[in-house]
Amino acid sequence: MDLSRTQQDYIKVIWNLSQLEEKAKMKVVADILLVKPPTVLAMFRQLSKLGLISYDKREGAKLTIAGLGEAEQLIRKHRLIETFLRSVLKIEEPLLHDEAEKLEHVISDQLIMKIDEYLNYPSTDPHGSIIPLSHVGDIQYALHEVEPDIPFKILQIPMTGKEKNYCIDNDFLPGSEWKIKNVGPKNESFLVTNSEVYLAISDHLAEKIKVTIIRRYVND
Amino acid sequence: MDLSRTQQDYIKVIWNLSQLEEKAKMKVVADILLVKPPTVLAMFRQLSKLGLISYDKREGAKLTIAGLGEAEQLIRKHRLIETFLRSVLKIEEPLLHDEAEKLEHVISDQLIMKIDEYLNYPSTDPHGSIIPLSHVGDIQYALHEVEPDIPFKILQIPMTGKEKNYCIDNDFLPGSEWKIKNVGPKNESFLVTNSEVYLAISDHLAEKIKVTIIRRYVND
DNA sequence: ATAATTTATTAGACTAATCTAATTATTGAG
DNA sequence: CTCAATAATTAGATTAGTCTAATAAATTAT
Repeated sequence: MDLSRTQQDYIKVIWNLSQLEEKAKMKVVADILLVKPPTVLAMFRQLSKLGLISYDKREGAKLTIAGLGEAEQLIRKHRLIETFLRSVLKIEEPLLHDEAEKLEHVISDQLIMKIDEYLNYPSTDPHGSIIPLSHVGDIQYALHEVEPDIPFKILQIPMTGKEKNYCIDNDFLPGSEWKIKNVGPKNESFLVTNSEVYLAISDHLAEKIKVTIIRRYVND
Repeated sequence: MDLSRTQQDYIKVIWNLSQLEEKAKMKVVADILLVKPPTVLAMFRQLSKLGLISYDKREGAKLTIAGLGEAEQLIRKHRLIETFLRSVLKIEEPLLHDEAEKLEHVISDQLIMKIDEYLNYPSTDPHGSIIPLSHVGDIQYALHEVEPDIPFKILQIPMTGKEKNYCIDNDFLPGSEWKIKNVGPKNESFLVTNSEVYLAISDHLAEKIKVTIIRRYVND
């Protein structure tokens, strides 16, 4: 998804608040981004329409799985950039954070890959925070090709037809993680689970679902 | 001066065309920036108001001395960034140019100084083009403190009062380069020249004009 | 439980950068 | 020189992100 700089800023603030276990209420977000509440409301609605957050007056804004994916890519960029600026140029706070904040919006996936490579794929940033993994460039499989019990992350589902609601209702969506528990006779169906629910996926649908095998951190 | 990203883009295009000895006509600029002529016209007017360009239908847009100063700072950033990305990350064209193009708009003067330092103050970029010097952080003098025959660059003139037109008419403006030719009796006036014209500046005014001594390239 | 305070929402407006469609100027080819 | 082609300009509209002022809803303190 291609988000504007502003949209990215809101996604990041909501993510940051969620890390602090704080609700992303309008006033809070408005104060952080130095804008007024009506502005935040407009953006919350925009992001809801894009399926990146859900918003409720009481609960504040919450990232959906898709929104979380976007946030993680931004955080990944931010932390890699900080790591890079620190290790090469010895930049210190607060400049370090401020520059990363601006750079993360303009540095391409391609350049981030080079930086990641240069740094030898660090797992933490200068503050010790974990750098989320990228799924850009990961090997993609169709769901039916994955072995049972191997955890995978959904990258893409053809969201057409009657299966759509079934998928949405069960959070079987891009960004979410599942594994195959059982393969039906003649490979005609796949029983998958996210450790909360079990779903049966037809071979027909399974062939169209793009998935990536989850690389996990060593200490997982 | 704090220019928007878009304003910076226009300034750079006009600068680039001037390097190619081409007139920055509206259609040309529109084609380069992938916008329509009315958009360019609007921006030309805006930049004229800011004193960064002069625009004439026949001649196209031309950078003023102030505009040239802005352009040079942008070019400086661009070329330092390219040098840095090339030397550290071994980035190649066309990625090199594209990333520099985006980064130059967001990287602060402070970070650019660090990059310059890291690279040991290079004078050319990976394509062999000269990297313009910065005047950020240069030692500032008041005009009356400068020794005769030492070339200096004007950084700031208090543009109030009746001297204003005198300065403008004679291109005695921020960004332009001059030297003191003669000091009047009792230091009450200074005869300055830019090798085109001679101007007399009162001690009164001279005290308020901020100036920096020009560091020149070694091969100057 | 009610009033006071705080937060959320609506309605309407602004700015920067862009567009299209129509008009006016300039250039250049015969 | 005149007309056709090209370029510049005007007028008016659009979009994203923001604002203020007014109103409605929710929370908190008494």
